[in-house]
Amino acid sequence: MTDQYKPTDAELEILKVLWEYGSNSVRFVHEKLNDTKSSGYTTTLKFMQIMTEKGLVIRNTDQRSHIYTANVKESDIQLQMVDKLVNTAFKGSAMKLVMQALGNHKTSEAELKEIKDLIKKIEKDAE
Amino acid sequence: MTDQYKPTDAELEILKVLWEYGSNSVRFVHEKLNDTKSSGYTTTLKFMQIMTEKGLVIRNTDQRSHIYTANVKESDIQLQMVDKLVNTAFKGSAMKLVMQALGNHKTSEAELKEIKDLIKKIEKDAE
DNA sequence: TTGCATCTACGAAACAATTCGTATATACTT
DNA sequence: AAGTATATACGAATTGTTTCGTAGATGCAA
Repeated sequence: MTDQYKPTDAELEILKVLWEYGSNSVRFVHEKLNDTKSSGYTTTLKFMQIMTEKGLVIRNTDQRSHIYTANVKESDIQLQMVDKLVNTAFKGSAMKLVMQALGNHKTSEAELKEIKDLIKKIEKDAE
Repeated sequence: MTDQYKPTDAELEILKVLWEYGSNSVRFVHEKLNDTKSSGYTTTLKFMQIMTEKGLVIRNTDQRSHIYTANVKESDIQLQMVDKLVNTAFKGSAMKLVMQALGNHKTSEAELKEIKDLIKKIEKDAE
């Protein structure tokens, strides 16, 4: 994976549906999206066509209704977005971002434990 | 502070210069920016005029060369950006973002300690 | 087989962000 | 005072993103 294409906001919304529900038609994705926002069916279709050109998704055209599949991993996109945020807003310091996120969002006991475990793991790996 | 205006990428670059070096002229900001990217002087000028209208910066026009000052706090913008990322890419879970950031970026001993201290503080406050 | 629903394809409008050219004003140098 | 450098103002071109209208193909139901 050389340099992944960065999805736009609208493209990310579509990827999220495909990540969560797996391969699906334009119709399905469109209806999921319209739970929250509203725009026309051909708008969603157009995006998914564009995303196909860009390689963000691939599609199976055997049936009249094409079936789309995400062609990028959720964790890769997340990493890319975190990287960008770290570099643009946190001067390259992931730690500063972590502090900001931890300090300003409610974090449960269980979540804190999970983070502590991860830190332990990082420390162990560093030995 | 009700709902802060969200800076665009180019606007954020300018804010970063003002945050780091304090109040300054268009000329100064422009030259700092051109260390990394290159675009015309009037482009930077135009942005700073737009940002003045939006209230992202304020300016002192006493001198021929106007002096601009950031009118939003760095930490507020950071928080806003983290919030957006958490909600768009991490299903609202700040913890998932923290795990991603911690897991994929080199973090020094000292930084890990700082995070551990913050966790302790959060746990203490929760009691 | 006619008509209705639903699909893809695609051009282009609408909107937002970025970039620059040009006009005009002001200071500085000789 | 004239010429040069540098400032602001601002309209508009360019580019990127989002949205939709319309045309044409395909399946299905009466």
